[in-house]
Amino acid sequence: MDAGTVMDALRSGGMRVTPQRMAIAEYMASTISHPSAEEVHRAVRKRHPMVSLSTVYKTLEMLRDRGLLSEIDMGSGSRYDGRNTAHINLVCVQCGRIEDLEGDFVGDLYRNVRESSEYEVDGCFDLRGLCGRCRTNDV
Amino acid sequence: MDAGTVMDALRSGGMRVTPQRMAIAEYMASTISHPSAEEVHRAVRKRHPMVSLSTVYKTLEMLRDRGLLSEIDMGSGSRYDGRNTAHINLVCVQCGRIEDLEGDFVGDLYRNVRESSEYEVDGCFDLRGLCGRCRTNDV
DNA sequence: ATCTATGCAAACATTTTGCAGGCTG
DNA sequence: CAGCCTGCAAAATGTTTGCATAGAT
Repeated sequence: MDAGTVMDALRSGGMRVTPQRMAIAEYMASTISHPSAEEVHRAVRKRHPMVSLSTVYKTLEMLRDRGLLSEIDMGSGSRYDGRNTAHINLVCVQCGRIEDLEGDFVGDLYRNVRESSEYEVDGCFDLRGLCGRCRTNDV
Repeated sequence: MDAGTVMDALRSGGMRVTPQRMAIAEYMASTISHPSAEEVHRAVRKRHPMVSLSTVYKTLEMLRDRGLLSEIDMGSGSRYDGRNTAHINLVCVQCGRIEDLEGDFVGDLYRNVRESSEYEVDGCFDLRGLCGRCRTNDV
């Protein structure tokens, strides 16, 4: 995800480009983590104190609806993913960590899903389980 | 998902078998839909009026933690899936419908994920998109 | 100048929690 | 008959909404 590209996409979609939106897009482009709305808010506020949580929610929703990022629904609360390449999100049900998984098979996966259903799929696959760390420390 | 099997699993795990738990397990075994906690509560109450929503939540969580069902996180609220075979949940972001997708490739998918990550994955894949109906009526 | 986007606070929906009492094993 | 499970109500959480104002085009 590139912040400039996002802004261009907004402009050409008739949306307004505001400092708040730029700040949020820049942050989402800069991180490889999968932050919650609250985390986005905290991070963005460091440089731009005048951004409200409400605006963070509205902006993230807007970016998601335009396909510029995807939303990962956790047990409670969502996490946001600025990546736009096909991948799988491995969600640890214990510690909440989210890890990206790529591989040749992921592209095939999307193809298979499109061929065998009526759905127009986008975003990324979510799969829950136990991460390596929790698996070791725990069981 | 078979209610008897679930009860056996509980017993052998040191959990108590109560009428409430049986009712919930029976309902989850009987439906092919992906109900919310509220829907489970409503359905179970028809035959067993003495089941509280709180208990439904606690029981569904417990069954999920023991791998007897899986939880699908939607934008707001979760949905529960009594199936325990490998499959993909196609979630329509517009109408909320959830459709199961099976196919030869799904088994390979789990294998690929296990081989290329440290995660111990269970449950099912979630993938969001637009279902055929919403795609037609809408765009 | 227009009209969208913002920020605040209150509303909202869903889920979780604390506790007294009931029931399973 | 010990202690887990239940039901109730209240709290907590995360998200959305309404509205007046600021600000982008």
